[in-house]
Amino acid sequence: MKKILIIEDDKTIIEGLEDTFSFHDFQVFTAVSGSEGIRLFKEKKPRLVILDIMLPGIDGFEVCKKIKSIDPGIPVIMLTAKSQESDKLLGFELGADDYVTKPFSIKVLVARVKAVLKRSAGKSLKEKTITLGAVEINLKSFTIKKGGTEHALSPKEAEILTLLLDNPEEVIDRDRIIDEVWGDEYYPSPRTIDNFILKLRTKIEKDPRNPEHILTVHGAGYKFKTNSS
Amino acid sequence: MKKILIIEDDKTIIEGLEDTFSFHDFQVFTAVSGSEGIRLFKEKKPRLVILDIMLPGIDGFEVCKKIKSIDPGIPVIMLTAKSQESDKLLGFELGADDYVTKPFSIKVLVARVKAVLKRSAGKSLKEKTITLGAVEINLKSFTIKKGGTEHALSPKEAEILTLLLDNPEEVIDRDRIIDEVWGDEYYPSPRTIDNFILKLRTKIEKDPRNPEHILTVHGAGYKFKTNSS
DNA sequence: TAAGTTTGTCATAAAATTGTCACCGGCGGG
DNA sequence: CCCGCCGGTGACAATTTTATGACAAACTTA
Repeated sequence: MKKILIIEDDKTIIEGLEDTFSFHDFQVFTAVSGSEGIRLFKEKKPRLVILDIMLPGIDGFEVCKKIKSIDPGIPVIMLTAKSQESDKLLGFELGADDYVTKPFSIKVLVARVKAVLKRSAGKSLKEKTITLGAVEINLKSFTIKKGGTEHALSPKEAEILTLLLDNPEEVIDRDRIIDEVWGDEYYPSPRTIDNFILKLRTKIEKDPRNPEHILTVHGAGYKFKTNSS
Repeated sequence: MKKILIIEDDKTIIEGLEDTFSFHDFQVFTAVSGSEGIRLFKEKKPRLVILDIMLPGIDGFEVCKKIKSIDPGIPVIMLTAKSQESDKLLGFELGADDYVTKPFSIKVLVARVKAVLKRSAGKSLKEKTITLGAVEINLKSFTIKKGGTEHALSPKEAEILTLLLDNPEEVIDRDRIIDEVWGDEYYPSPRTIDNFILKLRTKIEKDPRNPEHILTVHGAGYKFKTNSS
């Protein structure tokens, strides 16, 4: 579940956006001021920020600058009432990734968000197929080929696998998996995660009982190893 | 050299566009009225049309309709002074492929033109017939031959099938299907899509209950497989 | 090595998604 | 004007995925 943060002081707009983006399977956090926004940003670590320029207290440009200094890679979409080019330019200079002028159509905004996310995740693994010896992982087609047979991945399986693959050699603890795959308002039982790992192993590993790629780090989490050497 | 046709009554704009697109290696034809535009369209057979909505005589919408009736595949980009959603909607309904609001930046327009051309070039599948074992798909004539019998495709069926065919092996989720086939503005019920898939399957698959080509990826979308191995 | 945790595995329950079919309204052709 | 096709919906069944609990196995630590 993708997390996004909306910083906007108009409650009406917030409400509408919250509904819409929830509907489109985003987990939405909202802030009505710049400082709250920055706090939430640090706390929730969203994948994208929608940011109004006109804010009480710190203005949107400052917030953008601050956010970008925390994580330069995070996509930011600016909202503004003025359609003036100068603002737009300033926004882009400060690192905004896209720009939407009020009044905007919700549909357009959703489309932009998706586009920006896609762009920022562009070079991600989803484009490629990963080959590990006799195993071929293709996230784009939700598919794993092992030996001669092809296994299908379910959405959750794919998400977990993507997370592991995105951070090879790095230990990912359960909290992180839960946070990134389920979002932080849901707490599946610990067994749930084991089960997905189990299923992934039967699909990826030659000998699921002796995994070579999806390794358990007892007491800490799981880790993905690319070279089985 | 790609031919484009610009239909626009403002001479200043025409001049600017002509320069710019020439510079970008397009061969440009221009018309200052709808009827002249349609005549030139038939005569020059351009790859893309840039069309102002406000025209003396026949208005842009009519011209668009006419052009699309001559060649439904031709990309049309609409220009307008009004940024009103309603106009946009009408434009899209009549088959405009993109929409640019005056005053526009030339850069943006060029980018749009290239994007639209790229998109429509991808549809070159439409030229070919695809053969899958005993099944023959002909997007150009909206026709599928399975065994001895020939099935006709409805427009929507064809659009969905084209989308799948354009991205073989790739999982296309429902949102994407909706975006690309219905557009941003409309949300059909989930059942609607199932139904089209159902209809496509009865036309393509040998055993519609056990599809070999149009596969469901539960929770994620649909996927087209070419080789039924 | 034994106790205490953490993880693996399996069966099974719960939830979500998709398949299928019947049916409605609009539109164009005969 | 009637009929049939197309696009669209709703109800319900079928299927698949997700979640959980019980218990075995493995690991840590003392």
